[in-house]
Amino acid sequence: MGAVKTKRMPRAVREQQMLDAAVRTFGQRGYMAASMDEIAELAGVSKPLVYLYLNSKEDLFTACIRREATALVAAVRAGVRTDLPADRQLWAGLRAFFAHTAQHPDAWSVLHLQARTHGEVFAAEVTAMRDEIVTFVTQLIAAAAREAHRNPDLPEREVAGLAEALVGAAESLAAWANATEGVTARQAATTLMNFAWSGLGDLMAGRPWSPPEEEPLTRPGG
Amino acid sequence: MGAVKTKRMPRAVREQQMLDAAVRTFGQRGYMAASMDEIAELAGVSKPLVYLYLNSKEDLFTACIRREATALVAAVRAGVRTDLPADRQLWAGLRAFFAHTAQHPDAWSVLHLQARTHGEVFAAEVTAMRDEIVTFVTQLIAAAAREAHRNPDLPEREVAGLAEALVGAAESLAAWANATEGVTARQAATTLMNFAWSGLGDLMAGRPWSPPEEEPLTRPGG
Amino acid sequence: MGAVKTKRMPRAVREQQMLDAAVRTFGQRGYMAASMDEIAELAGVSKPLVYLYLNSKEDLFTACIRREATALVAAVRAGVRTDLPADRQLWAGLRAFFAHTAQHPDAWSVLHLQARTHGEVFAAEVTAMRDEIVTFVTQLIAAAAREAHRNPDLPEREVAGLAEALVGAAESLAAWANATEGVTARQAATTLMNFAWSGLGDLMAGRPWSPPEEEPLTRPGG
Amino acid sequence: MGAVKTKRMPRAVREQQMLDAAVRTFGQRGYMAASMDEIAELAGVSKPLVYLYLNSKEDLFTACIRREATALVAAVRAGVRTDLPADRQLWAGLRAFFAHTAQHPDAWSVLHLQARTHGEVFAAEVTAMRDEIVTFVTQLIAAAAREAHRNPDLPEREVAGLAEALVGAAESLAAWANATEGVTARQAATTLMNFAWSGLGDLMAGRPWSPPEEEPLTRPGG
DNA sequence: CATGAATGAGTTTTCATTCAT
DNA sequence: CATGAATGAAAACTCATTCAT
Repeated sequence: MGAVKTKRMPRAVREQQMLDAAVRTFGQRGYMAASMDEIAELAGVSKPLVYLYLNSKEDLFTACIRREATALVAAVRAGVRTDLPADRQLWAGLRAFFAHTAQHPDAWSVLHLQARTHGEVFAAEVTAMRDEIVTFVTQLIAAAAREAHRNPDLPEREVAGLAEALVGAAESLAAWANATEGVTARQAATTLMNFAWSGLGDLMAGRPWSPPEEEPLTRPGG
Repeated sequence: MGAVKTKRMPRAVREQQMLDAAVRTFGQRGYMAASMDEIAELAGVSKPLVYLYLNSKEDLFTACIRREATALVAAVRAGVRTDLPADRQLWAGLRAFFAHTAQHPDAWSVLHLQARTHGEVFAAEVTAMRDEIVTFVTQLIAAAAREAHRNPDLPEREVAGLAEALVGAAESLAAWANATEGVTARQAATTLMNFAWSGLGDLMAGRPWSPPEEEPLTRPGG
Repeated sequence: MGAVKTKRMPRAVREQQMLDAAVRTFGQRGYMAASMDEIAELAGVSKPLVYLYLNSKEDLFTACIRREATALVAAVRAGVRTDLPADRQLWAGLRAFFAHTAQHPDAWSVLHLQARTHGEVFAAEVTAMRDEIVTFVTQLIAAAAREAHRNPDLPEREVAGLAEALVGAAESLAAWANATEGVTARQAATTLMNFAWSGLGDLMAGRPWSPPEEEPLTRPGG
Repeated sequence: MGAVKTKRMPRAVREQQMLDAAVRTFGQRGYMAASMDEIAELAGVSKPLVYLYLNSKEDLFTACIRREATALVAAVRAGVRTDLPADRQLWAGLRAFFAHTAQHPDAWSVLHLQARTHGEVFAAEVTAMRDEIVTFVTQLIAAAAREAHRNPDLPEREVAGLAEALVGAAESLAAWANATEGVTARQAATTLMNFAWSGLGDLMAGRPWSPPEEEPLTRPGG
């Protein structure tokens, strides 16, 4: 009886709505400039409810970081098939990475900019995810070195540095692709593959890395 | 250890002290979390004096960005000798870059993180500097391509993307080197040269780029 | 004697309490010397609540001016019966005016002094109200002139000047009556009627204007 | 020897320059909004000198009030010839008053608005001057009453009220004349004489007060 | 559950005022 | 005298956070 005004939604759903609103607000305004008022309003709920579910601004931000970090890693993982050769795996991972960051710019802003800029606690949160990716790339490089039978024992730290450089370049290109009119995720991935795999030296000598035949990023039903 | 309470300094000196304190505070706390109170105290002056000389928090931050951007570009420029071949120039520039960022971590935090995260006005300020560096690298790559006589007309956007990737990788490695125990500026530069010049493919094949004979970064009497 | 710390009042009520406190503080300290802290304390609420409801010091002041201007005009209107001859109407209006200003000295200070002294925006707010009264008086004078059949076409500007003088004299007398021990609203009104209607010349000649039979300013049940 | 930069001016002269600047600034910005910095700059001296000569902002403001009050009273006195009949004296006084306020709007703002709006101390200062004028007018009215042989003993308080009303009307008209395009001091004086001397009743009946033959306000040669 | 009412603690900013040279 | 250097104190305003209903 009486008009149903607020839909009673299950807690999990409400929480996701709040996180959606928070990611958007944090991504656009920045962590400190984002106000809990604005987030609550954008989520369509009252402020005390946000506190009831998410505890505090810090916790809310942490929750955002975790959700988006998990999503990004999942997207990259989903794009990679571990039975392929190393360069193919890298190519697939990069395509997935650029596609995801292009489709979720606010999330990317949260992970890449905001989380790194507002306290070690948050930075550590992203670092955890980033390390996962760096580790993946590190293994990829090490595997490739073994496959090549030529350079089986690159020093570990050297490999770590290379992975770091590669991931850093990818992150930077993601921002560049988002900001530059007409640069697609695929182009960004190609550029980076060329750069990373062939190196400037080979490029200068006219030996670019060439992308494989087109294959869809996400398969139907998959 | 705190600032010695020196009184009655000429304005120019006091301003530098304030900028020192501001860079440190902004770099560590972040732009928004840094309070003018803290900056003034660290500078060893009263808040009104900070306002008298630097006008506002925004202006103070802008002044920090400008000073540190100028210093960084100057450091890189000073490290490069334009009469060398492209890879040597790049190598020198990278060494200077990593050395400077390692010696001024707060300044690097201000330029790389804080300025990019708190408003387009500030971001534009760094972008101006970054563009200078990207342009420099772009010209370097184009020059190298011409020298190689093989790939004289890489598409312009492609070159821009490569430069972007290289600079992004460098920025990322700077943070990594700062954070990783025992990684020197020289090592970071070497890793990046390998990665960028030879590429992973060549590295795998046992064809790394090899740094030239040691030469001091800053020469005595220079 | 201080405000009873009543909690959880509906917004409309709290707003009136805040306006009460603000009028009193602005009236006594002046616009600039009045601090939001003091107003909030006098209202028995915290400062943030004042800002939540009234937005800013300027908006708060404007709200005060509007409320008190409306109240004053309403009081004067309520005292006038438009079916009486001009001098009777004027007499009634003056009595209502002096009665109201005597009962609300802080409000009168806000309207007469503070609002005129702190920016054109505020001044315009009072001017709107004052113009209403001046217009009313102007019409009264014009009507009286027509009734008298003798001076039907006093130049418009002349009439405006006369109305201005009359209103100015009234405003001035209000302050005088408030400040002078033992001067009632009725006496002030009588003095001004004598002055304005008969003029000094007639007064000197022993021809004062005589007030009508006593009639209550506000009728019981009204 | 050496360039003469600052003219050594006698203290009295410097003080007047400061007061000039202060009156202008206080008159235009208002007491609180006027900053000592601005006043010092407008006066062309350093701030400490202002403090050396005038002690504090309050003292400076008081000095302004005193100087301008004295000047206004002197101007009115200079315009009146005590050997004339009462209405002629009044007429002369009003003309002098309107002329002075029109020529010194900032001073008038200080006396009429600012001084009354920022604390009893300042208000008292103007009140002293105002009382002088009110007393003068009171005596004029009393004298006129005696001259008329008809109403020799108007009650003292009544006369005080009339004087108050007259002065209040004059003050109000001064502001009106300053603000209204094309209203001269002379017209303002005429309007007020009509209003005050003949009264609305007489005016309605076509019996205005008529100004005497033109006579210059300030005679050549002083 | 959901919310309107309420606040403690802090922020940037400004100003009158004073020394030391 | 004259001034550049310097500050204590307070102002307006904001925000994350919590009750009482």
